[in-house]
Amino acid sequence: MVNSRFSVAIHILSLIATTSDKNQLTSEYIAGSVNTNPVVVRRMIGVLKKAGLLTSQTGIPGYDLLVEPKDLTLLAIYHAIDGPEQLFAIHDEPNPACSVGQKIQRTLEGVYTSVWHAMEEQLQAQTLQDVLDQLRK
Amino acid sequence: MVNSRFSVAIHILSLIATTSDKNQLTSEYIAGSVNTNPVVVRRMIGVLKKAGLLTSQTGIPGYDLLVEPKDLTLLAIYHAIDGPEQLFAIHDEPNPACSVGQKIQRTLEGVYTSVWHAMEEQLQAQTLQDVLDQLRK
DNA sequence: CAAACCTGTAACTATAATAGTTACAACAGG
DNA sequence: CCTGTTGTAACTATTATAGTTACAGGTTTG
Repeated sequence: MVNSRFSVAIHILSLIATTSDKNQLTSEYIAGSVNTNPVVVRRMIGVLKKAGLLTSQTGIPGYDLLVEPKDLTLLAIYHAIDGPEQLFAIHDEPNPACSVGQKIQRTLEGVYTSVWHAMEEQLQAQTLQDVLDQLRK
Repeated sequence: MVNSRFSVAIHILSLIATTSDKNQLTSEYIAGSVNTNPVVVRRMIGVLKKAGLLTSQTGIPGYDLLVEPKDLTLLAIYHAIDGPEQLFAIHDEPNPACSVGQKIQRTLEGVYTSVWHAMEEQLQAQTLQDVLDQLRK
């Protein structure tokens, strides 16, 4: 299983999108909702900021989305947090003297790429707005 | 990224399917092709054996597949090695007092399930025989 | 301007998953 | 009986992730 960074990023972005009171929207408040440490939140927000998804200012509470929720796909969020581009690792340096070892890496790459594309399609099809709609239900 | 156990399992099964000389097919030989330790190979083979994919006997070199490569889907192999049933972790215990924290887990489960199914379909569509064909090319 | 509060980061620690290694019991076959 | 093999347990090493402490620097407000 991949880490929970993706889940935390979506949680944070959902809070920013739905919280109107800026003074309430501190890293400590967000951490309280996510159930983690404020530094973990600020660290993650730093990543999302670098990716151009939101903005903030040192010393001033609150964050602003730079992309409309309906235009923000989950795939874009995934890329923002620099999630791994492959789901499965391929073992290093199989024996090139063996007919299987020689070609297994390229073969597995093909298999895993097809799996990866299927996953990308699903993430591309859903936006932050879809998540917000689910949360409101 | 998930671990390389899946890749190693496919590599091992490919070797068993294509190596006719049983006396050659020792855990040490397989380890040489995979580039790992013989114990890692025997450990993985133990898992595949428990799942009913192959058979072997203590003291006697060689392994036998119990399923025809054309009938062995990559998904079955994935299940055999007890791969994780979800790709992304969901953070623990978000704050139930917060409207987002209260529903985020269920919402993310829905998102991740759709991604998971897409992945399963891809793995179901490919068999060990497909891998063997790729290796032969 | 001083105190209180915030963001941004670096650095360290804790935990867990994975892989690699050593060791040895049990079995087979010459 | 000796050599080689499988099957496992137990330990170590490595790495990724998350959590924590500490502090620099900006903002706001009395």
